Amino acid sequence: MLDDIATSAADGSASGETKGSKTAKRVRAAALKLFARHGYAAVSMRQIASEVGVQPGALYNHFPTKQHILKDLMLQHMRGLHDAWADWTKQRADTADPLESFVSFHIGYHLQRADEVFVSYMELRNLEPENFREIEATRQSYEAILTEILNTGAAAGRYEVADPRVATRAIIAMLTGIPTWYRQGGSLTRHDIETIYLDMVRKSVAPGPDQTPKGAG
Amino acid sequence: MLDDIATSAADGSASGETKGSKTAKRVRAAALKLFARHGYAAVSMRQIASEVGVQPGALYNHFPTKQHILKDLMLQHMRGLHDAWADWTKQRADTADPLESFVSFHIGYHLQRADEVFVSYMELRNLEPENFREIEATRQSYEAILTEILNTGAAAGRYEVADPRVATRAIIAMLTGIPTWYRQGGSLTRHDIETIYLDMVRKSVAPGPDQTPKGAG
Amino acid sequence: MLDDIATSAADGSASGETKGSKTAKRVRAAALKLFARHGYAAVSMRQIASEVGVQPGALYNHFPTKQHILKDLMLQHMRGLHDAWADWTKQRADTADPLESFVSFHIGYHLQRADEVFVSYMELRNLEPENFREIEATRQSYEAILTEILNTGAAAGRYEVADPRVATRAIIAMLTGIPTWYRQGGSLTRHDIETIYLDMVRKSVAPGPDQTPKGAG
Amino acid sequence: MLDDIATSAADGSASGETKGSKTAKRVRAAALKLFARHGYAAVSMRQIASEVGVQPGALYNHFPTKQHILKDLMLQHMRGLHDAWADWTKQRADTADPLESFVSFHIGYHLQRADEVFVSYMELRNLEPENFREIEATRQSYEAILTEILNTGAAAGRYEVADPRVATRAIIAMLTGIPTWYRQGGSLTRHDIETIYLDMVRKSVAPGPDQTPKGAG
DNA sequence: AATGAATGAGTGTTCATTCAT
DNA sequence: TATGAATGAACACTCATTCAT
Repeated sequence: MLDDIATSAADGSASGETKGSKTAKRVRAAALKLFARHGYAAVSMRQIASEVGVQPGALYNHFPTKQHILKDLMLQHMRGLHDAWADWTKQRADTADPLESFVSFHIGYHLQRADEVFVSYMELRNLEPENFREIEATRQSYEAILTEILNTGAAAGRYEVADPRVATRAIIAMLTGIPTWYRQGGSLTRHDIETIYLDMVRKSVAPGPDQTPKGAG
Repeated sequence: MLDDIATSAADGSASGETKGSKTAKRVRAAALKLFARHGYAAVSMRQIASEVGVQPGALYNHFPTKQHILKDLMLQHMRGLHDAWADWTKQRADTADPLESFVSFHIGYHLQRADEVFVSYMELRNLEPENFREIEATRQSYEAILTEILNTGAAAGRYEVADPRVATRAIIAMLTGIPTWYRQGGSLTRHDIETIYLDMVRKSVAPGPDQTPKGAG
Repeated sequence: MLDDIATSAADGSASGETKGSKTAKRVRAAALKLFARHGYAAVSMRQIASEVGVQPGALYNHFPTKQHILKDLMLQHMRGLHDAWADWTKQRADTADPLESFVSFHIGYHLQRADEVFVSYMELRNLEPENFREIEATRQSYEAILTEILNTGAAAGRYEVADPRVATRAIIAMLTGIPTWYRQGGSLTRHDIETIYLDMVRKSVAPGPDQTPKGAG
Repeated sequence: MLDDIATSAADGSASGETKGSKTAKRVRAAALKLFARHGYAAVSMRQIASEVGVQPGALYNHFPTKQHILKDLMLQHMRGLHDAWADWTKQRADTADPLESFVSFHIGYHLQRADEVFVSYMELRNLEPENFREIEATRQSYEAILTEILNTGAAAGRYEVADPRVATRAIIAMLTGIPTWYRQGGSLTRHDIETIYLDMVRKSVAPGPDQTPKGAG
């Protein structure tokens, strides 16, 4: 269920759009790895160049500034996320519960992109204002998917949420935290993780049989 | 309920302090603010000094290195958290539900320390190994409080959690994310936030009426 | 006799050099001059850069640290000394007295390299331990040449020295002190210097006809 | 013969003149040791203060600047040298050979003051011009003693030196080099050293049986 | 005399970036 | 495209020195 989420965008060597030279790809890969481990501000162009196996000046044949590399990584991640969600919904249009579907998708996609996720959430403050606005817009439009699911479901009585936007943030925060501690090869498989979180999310927005008992509250 | 959490230790601008160096405190305050906004690596000692209104060299009368400032901030935050929890439980020993108590405390404490929380979660990777170990130990001992609550409650049939340590992480992530988006003066009061999250957390670990489902649950 | 000692390696401003970085050589020249005048510790990279006519950062394209510049200078000096001695002995294999030959060579070579000599003897303590060991080894192997000459000559009855290693140090100290006070254009020519010192050294290790009269001492 | 050279000036605790406070003496001792090991420019006031066991600011109660400490050390050394020479000649007015007497004295005095000697010869270039002139004058007046001995002895036919001032420098350099390599507890006693160097010096200025040679000498 | 805190300048080194080759 | 060398600004940190206490 998880494993059929596309990996294509990551290395980019397969798809039709070349997305820049071979070196540009290796720069992206090196920067992603280094930004994720040490943070954007703590990584120098020299380190990236060294990881790529090239002199610092060569990087500027592919990205005009360090900031462009960061923006490029985050934009590609957000676009990949949107595209993957579009694919996912296309392939399983009629799945029973849309919340379950979203959570499955989100966990699956994010567990395979720990570095991208980490960078995208940690380095927002290092984006220059204009870049921030652009990335933030795509991030919000992704979160809006979940908000819409919650809204629709709540209207239908399937879920009970006091504030769908707050609930969205709570759920996203919960799910996005996974890659910060989950390590492959531990006692829990990705499927275990998915099951546990799916259960918690589902219950967290479930119509309360006892809690906040509506009428008698 | 939220507002009675102590603020004294944080800014320390109060009266009873020894006499001499208020500067150290102002350095801590400036660094906290700047680290939270721009990140440890992106903040220079010059910026901190300038914010304090002092020459850069003067910082070194109070902290031997930049790294020491970071460690000091994080250690003080974690200790404050533990101490505040100890106070909290002392004052309300017999509260009905310990999970509810913990969540109330956590939200209340963290909403008043957005910067400390942000720095403590974002800058872990910028701690030198030995400092990291020290901070991480206190962080884990804090999370263990929640794990223990879940464990005990699950044994008593009050909660239903597949894996208390995973549930701990999920809940902590959810709650800790609040200060990243919550802004005072918005449409939601702190009390609203507390109510919403309390409800979601409670339900997320509630014995499942539907999940693991039906008759055989 | 003195003037035929090669000067080629020292300034290297000659023609046959590869092409690109003449800068490294100019850095060496500037550092040598400044270290000799003010001492390694008292000279800043900024001063060197300024003397070269370049920004401080540019120095690091040629030498990874200030310490490397010092080591490079000293190593090059010691190697040049060894090589020049090898050349010298090749060209005058059958000279009557080897002590005389050594002293002539030593004075001649050192008078042309006052700065190198000064730095090499003054800055030993500013070498990091590993560099010190390396330089010290070459220095000792140079002094061993003189010790061997004294040993052989003493065995043949040509000289009389109580302890050849102590005599070596005495002679080297005497000769090496010359560039600290000798200034070209004064009343003494290099040839005068050579004659005077040659005489003193020769006598200092001469078989004593009257002094320490052996049996009657 | 060596050991009766006065040690009084070094610690200064015995003699009538107090030469400043107890702390001032400890500052001098600390600075001497550190300057000798690492060089004036490489030693900070903080290091000296730390060695003394005091805060940096306290040093300025005893010496107005770092440069004053250096000058003080060198001046005291040179004065001690002159005074000790005066004592020495007073006590042994009629000794047979004045050159032998001078060499004995010089070796004996310098072997007991390795640090002072080292600093006095190495740090001349770190003296500010006026201080340099002052120290240099006393140094030259000390060397003049030897020059005078050589002059007188040459006139009497006891020695044969081409240029007494050059010979002075050669001899002083030879002797002054001793403390750079001599270590107590090695295979050679101070008496051995004295004997060896005395012999070499004596011969180096002896009327030449071979040099300036033969009949026409 | 000594401290603790500060200054203002300076340290060696690294930074993102540029550019002739 | 890539290199090697350079720039100009900045980095964390240290310096000698001052001064109120």
